[in-house]
Amino acid sequence: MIKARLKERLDQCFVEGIEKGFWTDSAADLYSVEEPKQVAHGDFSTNMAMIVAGREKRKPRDVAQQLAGMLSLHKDLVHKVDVAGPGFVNVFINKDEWQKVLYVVCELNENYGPANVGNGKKVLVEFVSANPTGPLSVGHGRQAVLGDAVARLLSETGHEVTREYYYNDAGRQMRVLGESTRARYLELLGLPAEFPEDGYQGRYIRDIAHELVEEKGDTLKDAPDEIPFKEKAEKVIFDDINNTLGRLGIRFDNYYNEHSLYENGHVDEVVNLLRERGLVYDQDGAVWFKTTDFGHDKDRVIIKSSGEPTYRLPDIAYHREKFRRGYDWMVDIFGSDHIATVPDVLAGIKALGYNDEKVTVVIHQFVTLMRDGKQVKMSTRKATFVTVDELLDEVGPDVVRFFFLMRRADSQLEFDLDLATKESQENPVYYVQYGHARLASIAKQAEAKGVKAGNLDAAAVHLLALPEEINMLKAMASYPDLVTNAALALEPHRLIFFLQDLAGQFHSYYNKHRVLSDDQELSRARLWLAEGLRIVFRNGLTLLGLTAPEIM
RNA sequence: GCGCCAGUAGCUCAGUUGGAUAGAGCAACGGACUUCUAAUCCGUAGGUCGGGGGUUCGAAUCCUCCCUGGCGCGCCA
Repeated sequence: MIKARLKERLDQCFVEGIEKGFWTDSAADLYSVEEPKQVAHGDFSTNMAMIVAGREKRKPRDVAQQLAGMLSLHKDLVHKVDVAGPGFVNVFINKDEWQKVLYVVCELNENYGPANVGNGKKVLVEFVSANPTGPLSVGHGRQAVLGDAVARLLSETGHEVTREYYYNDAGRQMRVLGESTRARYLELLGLPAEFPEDGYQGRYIRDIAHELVEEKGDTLKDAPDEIPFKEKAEKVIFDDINNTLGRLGIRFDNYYNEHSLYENGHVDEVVNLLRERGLVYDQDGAVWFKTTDFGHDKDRVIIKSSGEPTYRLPDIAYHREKFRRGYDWMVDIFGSDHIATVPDVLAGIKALGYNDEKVTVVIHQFVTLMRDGKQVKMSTRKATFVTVDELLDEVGPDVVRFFFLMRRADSQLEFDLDLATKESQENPVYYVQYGHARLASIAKQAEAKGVKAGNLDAAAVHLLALPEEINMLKAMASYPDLVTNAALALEPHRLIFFLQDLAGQFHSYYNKHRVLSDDQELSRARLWLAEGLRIVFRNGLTLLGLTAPEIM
């Protein structure tokens, strides 16, 4: 908020400079306000002088002097202005501006957070979208948590968010699932069974078969097809997936069945529309989509010669429906193994006359699981995968969520089970949560001692003048912008890093200075600071779906 | 062979979209509990930002060419 205010003043100075004939408007909108890494460089700095100088062939430091002269007159906000380096103008903000941040935080309390940049924009966030062929594995876990955090961030910034899970219970995968279950069922009955070559070998299939035996006895042994087995397996597995998601605190608003796109004729419509536009042709008995018209290296089959569509066609139809359902922004969270589908879907959307810029695809890289210092190789078909449920059993939802959010989606995520399962101080999630718990504890301690914080007033706030205190206030001040930017960039990890940093500042402060002391006025002031910090920790943690414990 | 993503301290990773002397955690070493919670803190050490070239006032960040790893490149999803 202070940064925005400074930017306004800077804009004023820029205009003033034009009026005074210092420079022209050639640098308009090109300069920026930054937060320097070094304290000596002030609270903020601007590169305006260098931009102006570059465009008008002048000496940057001369321009900087002119700017500094004007900016330093804004004494209500600015304490000091320096010209430094190649032409930076460094700005030191009045200390009490930082102190006043505490009013805002404490007053807004749970509402202290990002701006309403969404303005009611309707956003569809699609994620997980795993077909019900098995329990959620670690890879799905990352996607589930990432998608949920993105949805939470968007929601918090004033977007109207729908969380959607897209699935297909009619394809070949599901047939194999049914056949795998049937084979296990027959085995349990002691009957000859042929397990499909590419069947699902996980233990859960046996468990489902076992349930079937208990419920139906041997009445299904002569079933004409795998359908009753498929249906049972699908139901059990979907329940299991939803249970896992529930444990992670994730709820979907909508489950979208691919099959409905056929029933409603949307798939056929898409083919017809593309055909009308001459973007589809028949060859070798198959129907092809002319993706080369969109710059791709080759055309793609959308209906096989068998008459069955490939996955691309319903995917395109599905995204068309997203547009037709009136969403302003569609966010897809995909694993990197689905990257090939993205250009095809976008081409399809464009071909149908929709603006593909309204679709943002977040591709997350894979999770590498480390156990006993070695990488665990995983495969859904074979029994060699670690489920999200197993992780949750071992470390609980907070650690799972935190670990999955610690990294940029772009980078591969190493999930160290040895570390995550260790309930020790090495776990960064405890570090942050402990900060909150300590703050809560201070409040309780104050109450027990009869120390009253009283009203938050100027007298109290001015006592918060230590560099550590000002720095924490600065961090608190930057929280709303940070969350806003994290939301718009779809990057929850920024908030994780913010919280870790703030926790570091606070723990350090805690060890050096006492909140509650013999000095009543100072205690009062610091109690308010503690309250502000607690609010920011709590808001940040809950925004990411993490708990903010009072006691640890 | 082609496309996407990555390569930053011993390890795992940030780096505000081009800013000033590149940061954190873990691991290592040495310290701090009669005090609001030691799940904490303080100190030390650690770097050719994969490599070469280019763009400009200025590059970890942008363009280009190589190297390495991951994921794809199907009438599988």
